[in-house]
Amino acid sequence: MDSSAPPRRITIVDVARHARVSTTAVSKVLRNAYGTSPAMRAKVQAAITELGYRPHAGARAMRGQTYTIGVMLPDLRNPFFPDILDGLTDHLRDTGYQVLLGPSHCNGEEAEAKVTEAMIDRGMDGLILVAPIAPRTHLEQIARLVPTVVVGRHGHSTAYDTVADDDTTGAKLVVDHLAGLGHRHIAHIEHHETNPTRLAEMPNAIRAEGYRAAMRAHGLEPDVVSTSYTREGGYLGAQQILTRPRRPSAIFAGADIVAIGVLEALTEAGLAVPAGISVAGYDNTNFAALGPISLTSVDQAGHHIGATAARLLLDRIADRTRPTAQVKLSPTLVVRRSTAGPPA
Amino acid sequence: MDSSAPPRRITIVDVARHARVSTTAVSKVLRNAYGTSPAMRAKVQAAITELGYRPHAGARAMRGQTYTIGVMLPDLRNPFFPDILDGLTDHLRDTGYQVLLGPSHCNGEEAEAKVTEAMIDRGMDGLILVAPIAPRTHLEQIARLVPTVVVGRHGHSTAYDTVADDDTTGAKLVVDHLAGLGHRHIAHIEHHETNPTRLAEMPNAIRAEGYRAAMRAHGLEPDVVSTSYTREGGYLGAQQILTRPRRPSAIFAGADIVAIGVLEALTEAGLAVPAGISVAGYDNTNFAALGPISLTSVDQAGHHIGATAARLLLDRIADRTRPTAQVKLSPTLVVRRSTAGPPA
DNA sequence: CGTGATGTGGGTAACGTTTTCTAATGTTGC
DNA sequence: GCAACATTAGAAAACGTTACCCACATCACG
Repeated sequence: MDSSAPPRRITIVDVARHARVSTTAVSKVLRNAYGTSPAMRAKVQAAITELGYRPHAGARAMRGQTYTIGVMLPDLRNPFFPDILDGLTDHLRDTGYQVLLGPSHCNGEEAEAKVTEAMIDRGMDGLILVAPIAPRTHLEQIARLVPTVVVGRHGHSTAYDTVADDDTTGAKLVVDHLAGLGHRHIAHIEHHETNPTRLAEMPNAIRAEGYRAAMRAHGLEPDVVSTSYTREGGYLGAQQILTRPRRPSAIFAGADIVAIGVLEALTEAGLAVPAGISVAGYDNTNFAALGPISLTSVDQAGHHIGATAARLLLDRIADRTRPTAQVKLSPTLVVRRSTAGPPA
Repeated sequence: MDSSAPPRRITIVDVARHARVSTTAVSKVLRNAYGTSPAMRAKVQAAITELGYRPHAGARAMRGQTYTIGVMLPDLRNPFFPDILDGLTDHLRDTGYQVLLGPSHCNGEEAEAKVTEAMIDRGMDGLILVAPIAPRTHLEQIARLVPTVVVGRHGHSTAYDTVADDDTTGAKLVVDHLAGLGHRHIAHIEHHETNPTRLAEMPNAIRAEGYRAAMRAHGLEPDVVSTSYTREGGYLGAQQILTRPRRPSAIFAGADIVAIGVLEALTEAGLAVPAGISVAGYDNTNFAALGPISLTSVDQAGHHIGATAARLLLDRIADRTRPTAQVKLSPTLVVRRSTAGPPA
């Protein structure tokens, strides 16, 4: 019945014939290229809408641009990333660029490489890599092939632009807040890292270092537990902290998702928050604001980060020789009900 | 210094020359096509790895497949969707297909259409649409152009396969649980829907209908409040319920995110959960398990849904004339601390 | 009235694959 | 020993678009 063969796609040739111009002319109109009169533009535009023509991205990929931007996200479960994505898409809304996401899924370096390769193979015009774990040389290699912006990773490169939160300041904000409330023993849960490059460039490592520096500035002794930036990491980290001979009066989790795991472990252990122990997170993800949770957290302005990344990428696509930029954005502390003075 | 022009891409011609065969031969080896001797396969494979060749997806899109599957997700913030995605990618891991995500971002029908069009324009071999809101005719139109699986939406089509949770059963599970605890007056908060097609196909409408049926089966009178599947919807819905002359002893929220809003309103009203009133949700999103929330909820087995969708899509890509399948998966109830017997 | 400069439009060759189609080999069946 | 058939390999024509030319007007300037 309805098993009619799919209709042949409308091509630029159909449009050209319908508008009685050359395919070159249509192509020029499509790309706002030089050499078209207003009259011709109107004719072509009319033909395009009348026929419902849409350019074939595959064919475009062979000669020019695909008007596609690839975004690599490491972990869809971390609610911070949608904030970045919102900023990105808001900024790219009316630019004619389409955003496609590559899920790397915490499967490590290999999965990440596969996704970036897939994006390059598909002729994407630009790449935004969020918190990539690949070695720096690999990132520079990618950036030489296609305009690239790296988000959420520190370190200067001449090949790609970067946008990151000032994690040192962020960690200091939390420590200052807790110390100001009277806490003397503040533990920190970090994402375990041994690779030397990443130790210098990844946000988790910078946050841990910022925490240590801030603690020492207050004359306090750092107490770091290494797990991972996941809910399980928070759960296990908190359990480990609870076995300490002297229990900390506050826990600074390196990410909100970690804080969630911490809260679970504390509830299980029968500890009230903040009466028995204070908890702070990082990222100010949307569930931090939820009534029953009400987590004190560091806000990274994810939306702003995403918008900045989009802007830098468009600039780089326009001019690949422009010197690279390193944008660092200042975080702010959002105090909620999960932090209070230490128990008497 | 490092400003060397990006090296020309390795093409199938390079591989052919290096292996001293024709480009046709290389293409055949790449696609496991008929007409290649083992000796030739070996030669070509060697040349491919030696040169580090990767096929150009754009060029492939012009003649054959792109080995890309597009997934449309409506809302990255709903923690239910990553579960589906995991199931998908697990199933597609070693098939040679690459998954790319299109963010539709709750921007409604128009944004959704833009994303699906973009995926079709990029020559994707198959589409997985998660909880699409487009009218049914539009979905069928898409499915005629490219193999498509629709996830999380009921309704039978001859053009696309569907995978969905049995929402009728899910709602019944909740009502049975609450009635079993002794509740007689159970209110339900639904996502308001007037569009007739969606009333018949969208999960929210089916859940509400399932609730009504289950209530009647227990000899109880349904009590439905229509707002939306958002936190605000839950908050407002609960406020509305609290003004009832006879206050319900339990609230069944159509989604976990709604239950969060309900909990906020109840906390404000000074009602204890579950001592004063019971609350149940739907989706078993990861924050339902959080200690401070501990929400009784219906689990949809997202991973299984995703894997099933992937399987159906691969089957359909292999044979587009195969009759369509409608898979319905059974949900389970996860009882937590937000539900208990009614107050005495 | 020549001479450039400028604006406007089109012809054509790529781009990197896959898909016929054809030719040249064996290989079988009688 | 010869037709019929399988197997293997390659040549060449698409696929839809853009980049690079070139051709033709028109116009300003001396």
